[in-house]
Amino acid sequence: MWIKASGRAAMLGLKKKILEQLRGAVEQAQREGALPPGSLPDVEVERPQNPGHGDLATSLPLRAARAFRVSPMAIAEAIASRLPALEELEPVTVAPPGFINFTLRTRWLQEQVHHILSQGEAYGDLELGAGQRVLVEFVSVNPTGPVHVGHVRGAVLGSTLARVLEAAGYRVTREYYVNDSGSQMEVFYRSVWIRYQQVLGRDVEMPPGGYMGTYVVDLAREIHGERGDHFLRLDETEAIREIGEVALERMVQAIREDLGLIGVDFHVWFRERDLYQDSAYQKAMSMIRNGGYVAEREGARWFVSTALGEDKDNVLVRSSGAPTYFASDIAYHYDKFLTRRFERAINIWGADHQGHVSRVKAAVVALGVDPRLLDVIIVQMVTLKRGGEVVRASKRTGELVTLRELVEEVGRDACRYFFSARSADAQMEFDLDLAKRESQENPVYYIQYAHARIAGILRNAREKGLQSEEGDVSLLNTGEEMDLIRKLVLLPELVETVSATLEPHHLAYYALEVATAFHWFYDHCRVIGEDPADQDLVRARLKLVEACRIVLARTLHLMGMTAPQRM
RNA sequence: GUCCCUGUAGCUCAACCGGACAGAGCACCUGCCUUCUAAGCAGGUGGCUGCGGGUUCGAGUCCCGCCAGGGACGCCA
Repeated sequence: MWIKASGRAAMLGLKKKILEQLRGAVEQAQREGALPPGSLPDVEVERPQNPGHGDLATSLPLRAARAFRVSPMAIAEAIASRLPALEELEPVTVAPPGFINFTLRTRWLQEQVHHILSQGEAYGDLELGAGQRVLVEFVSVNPTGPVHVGHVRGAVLGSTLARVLEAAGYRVTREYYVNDSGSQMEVFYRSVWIRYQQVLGRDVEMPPGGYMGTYVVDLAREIHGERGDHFLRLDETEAIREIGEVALERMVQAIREDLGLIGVDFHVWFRERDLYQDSAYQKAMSMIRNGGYVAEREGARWFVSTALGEDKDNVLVRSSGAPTYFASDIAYHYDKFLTRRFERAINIWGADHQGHVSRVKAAVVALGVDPRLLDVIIVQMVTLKRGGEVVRASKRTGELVTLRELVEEVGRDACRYFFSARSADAQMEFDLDLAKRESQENPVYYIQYAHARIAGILRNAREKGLQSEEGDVSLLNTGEEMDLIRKLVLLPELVETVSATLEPHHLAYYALEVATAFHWFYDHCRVIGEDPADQDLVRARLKLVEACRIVLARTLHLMGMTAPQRM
């Protein structure tokens, strides 16, 4: 019955139930005069880091001591003695200086194996998001060059987050914002045009600040290979426009393919130009103008962000008449919230965009949207290392380590693992040698190896014609088995935590913990034994192993990694 | 100069809303393969959480001040 009440995630349901009972016990104690009247601090149930303190604990008595003017231990006793017994839990205990500890019953933990098996690949799914529509916008690299290592971090973070939010019950749209207009694109188009002419033997110079990367030369050669000298026959303005179009589409296509190499894909490739064609730009501008946030001065049009608490105003339209990218961004957010009516939006930006966060939020306010609906995650820089040496990227020449090169060198899974294992707001080092080394010092293989080992056991069982349907989970009672189950039941909470904090790096640590618990189990508990008398235990352990496989595979898939059948 | 992020074991990083002895991986030392994969397991060494104050029953976590590293402060994106 409690399983039904708690829905898909039994563990989460249990936590909620304990919270309610704690509140009830306090009220009862107050009615009975064991505790003084007064309101409670926030009641929380947390996971003690020391296993000796049980599976769950609350520090409520410590928090309430001041308000109640009663010693924490006395409060703990008063509450604990009034908590109704739960079939999921051992009797609660009180521990100094004032904790109440809860320990899961063996019987309940054993049943969780069935719970996981019944959920299958959906284990970990929640209804937290209640179908809310969320836009996750990430990568959005300017289509002036290929994706390089600096962008990969945001790509991995965004796609992992999107997967987790989906698991948590949100309706997620993954979107790439293509900056296909603006002055940088003009420079790019001109760069391609110059290279194209050079391919045809014309003596022309690259413009100052032009895109010097060799990929531009390659691009020009490709275009020449397909279109010949077609563009030379046009007048220059027209030539730049036309060849620019071709180059743009090719770059977008290349970016799409490169991101595909690490399992990153998008529902929508949103074109900046559409903001102007669909009049989102005009609507957004008139909206903030009507709000009194626009001023004309020094020949330009400004967004008066100081009126919204910003340090300074920002230009919307240059004196040349060209809108800034900031103006596009306002129109883009108008489109996100007011045209497409997303209920929530998450932007993932690089550290170099950090200064834009507050002004975009100000703009959102000016559009009449609650800024809390917009989360901006800033991912810090990546330092690339090779055997302790920093690999310097030269932006001048455009010679950066590209995503493609990275994947070719270290592989997709290692790449995703290392980028998703770090919290976004810490700068990180990516050691190519470590990521690529397929040895025991690489956590990627440690985790995948656990999955492959399980797959091996299940294969073995199948070959021997062993069935687990009749397995009796109550036979699972060694320390290794219980520790493993204790890890497995955490997945739904993990999905909850990640979607609440928007910090997917917890997944990597969890995967490592599950793998550790499994390897430990594997070394101590043989699943398929020789002794025919032990067939009951074999069937029970097959169930546990399959549950573990489900959890590992799900966690790996949430991280966008593969779960290999053999290694 | 102003704003943002970071500073935790030799290295790379965790630590959920402030909680119980600060945890992993790698590196280093010692053991374990006639049994489902040793890409594994067990044990050991390793810490003034950058420094100094403060708040709190309790601080790696919150506040103030320093120091150090990175980023941002354009009519660039």
